[in-house]
Amino acid sequence: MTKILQRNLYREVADRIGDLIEHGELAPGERISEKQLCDRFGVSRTPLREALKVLATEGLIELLPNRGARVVRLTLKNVKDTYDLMAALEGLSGELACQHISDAEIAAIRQLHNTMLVHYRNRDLMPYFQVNRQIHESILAASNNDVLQEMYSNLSQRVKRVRYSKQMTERYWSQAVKDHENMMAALEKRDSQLLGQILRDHLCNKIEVATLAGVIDTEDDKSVANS
Amino acid sequence: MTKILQRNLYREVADRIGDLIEHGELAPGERISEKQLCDRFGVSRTPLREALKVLATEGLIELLPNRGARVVRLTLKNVKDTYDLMAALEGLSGELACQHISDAEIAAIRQLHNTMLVHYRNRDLMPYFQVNRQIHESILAASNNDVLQEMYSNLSQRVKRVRYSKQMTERYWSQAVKDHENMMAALEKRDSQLLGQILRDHLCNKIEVATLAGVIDTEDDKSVANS
DNA sequence: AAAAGTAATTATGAATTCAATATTCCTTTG
DNA sequence: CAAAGGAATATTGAATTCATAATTACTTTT
Repeated sequence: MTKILQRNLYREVADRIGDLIEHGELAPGERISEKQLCDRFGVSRTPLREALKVLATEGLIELLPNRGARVVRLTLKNVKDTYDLMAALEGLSGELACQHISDAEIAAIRQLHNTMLVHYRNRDLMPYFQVNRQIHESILAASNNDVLQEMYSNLSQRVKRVRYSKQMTERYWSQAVKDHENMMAALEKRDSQLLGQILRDHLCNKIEVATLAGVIDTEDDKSVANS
Repeated sequence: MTKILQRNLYREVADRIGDLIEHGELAPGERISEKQLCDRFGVSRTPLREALKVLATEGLIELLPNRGARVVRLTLKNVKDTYDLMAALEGLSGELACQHISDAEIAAIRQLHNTMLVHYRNRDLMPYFQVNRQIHESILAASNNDVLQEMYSNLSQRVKRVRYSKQMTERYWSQAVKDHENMMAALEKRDSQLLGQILRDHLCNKIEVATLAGVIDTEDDKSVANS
């Protein structure tokens, strides 16, 4: 375990704890022990506690007065709510992108799109998802709206640990690719309204929610055995 | 000045500092002195610094390594970006509200709407804005999406200190009222798509941005004399 | 033996202390 | 007199210490 010795310690610690949560080393509902994390990162309680406060406002953990912190348990509703929001933000990013994007940026996205199609034809799931993500990120960047990007990235962070890409059925996959064909067309026409609509309806998110339905606990607030 | 002696001290302090920023007692770009605020609130630096970290992640202040914190200077672009985002969120809140709202809730909003019309006919600007806000908040609540409400409230907080309602021209005002008529109709038909569209396009926000064009500084990052 | 109450331990909340960085003010030099 | 350098001061970053609340373990009682 590499000790931390960087400045802006609290932010570094927060990111590291975020990673632990994302990778499941800190389980949902698990009690977070300050002392344990202090030892692990080699920092004192002051920056660690600052990190906990920040993570709480970012929605990754929750603070229980006088009883420490624990990892937020994602409920199905919570994830659904978050994805609805992300879809709306993607829609906005599409609208704005059409208004700001340069020919060169469109060309770059077209490149990514073509690459993605190759991965689709080869049924290479992971590369497909990676390029897919790059496309959405490019559109988000082209929106030229910093606040939007910040919010999206926060929401994305919250649900990262339950994002699955495995159980993609052939039917959903082909539909997603069709969506992307329409997206490219709308983008190249710079049809703001249309691209916004497509992205809002893009079923990518809905697939994931459907997939998750079986995975996440429906309970809201039961406490759980800790480490 | 009432001293603070409550539990969850950092959150209380953060709220209080937020109030100071909102009311302009801490000016945009102004350097925030830890010691000064500690004395003012009667707390030690530990909870105060936790509060600063939280306010930074909430976007109200920015942290400069080894150089303390200062109040975020809102640029016109920043406010525009935020309002674009808020419009998208309002649109989503409308869509979702149509899917979840009860007859009783619709009736309550209709009540508010009628009250608002009275204030409009009497040209009572402040009461008009207050009821107007209540209507939008009711729709947001009816969306039944906690994450959405949290995000919206954060964005709202960020731009609160520059929200003006004064320079409302007759022409814009009548248009806003027409928008609200259409909103009520869409809501009572539970026409999700339509209400979403209306709310996204509702020019309320755009008016405010236009109004602000002259008020906010265009400079991005110049430092400013401190207290 | 089970439950309740109490002491001991542990963890959290907040203040203080120590260290490092930045700022201010004064001196010195061209 | 202006500019540069350096000491003194003030401010921030982080660790430690102190206080208080919660948890655990143990004892006592029924």
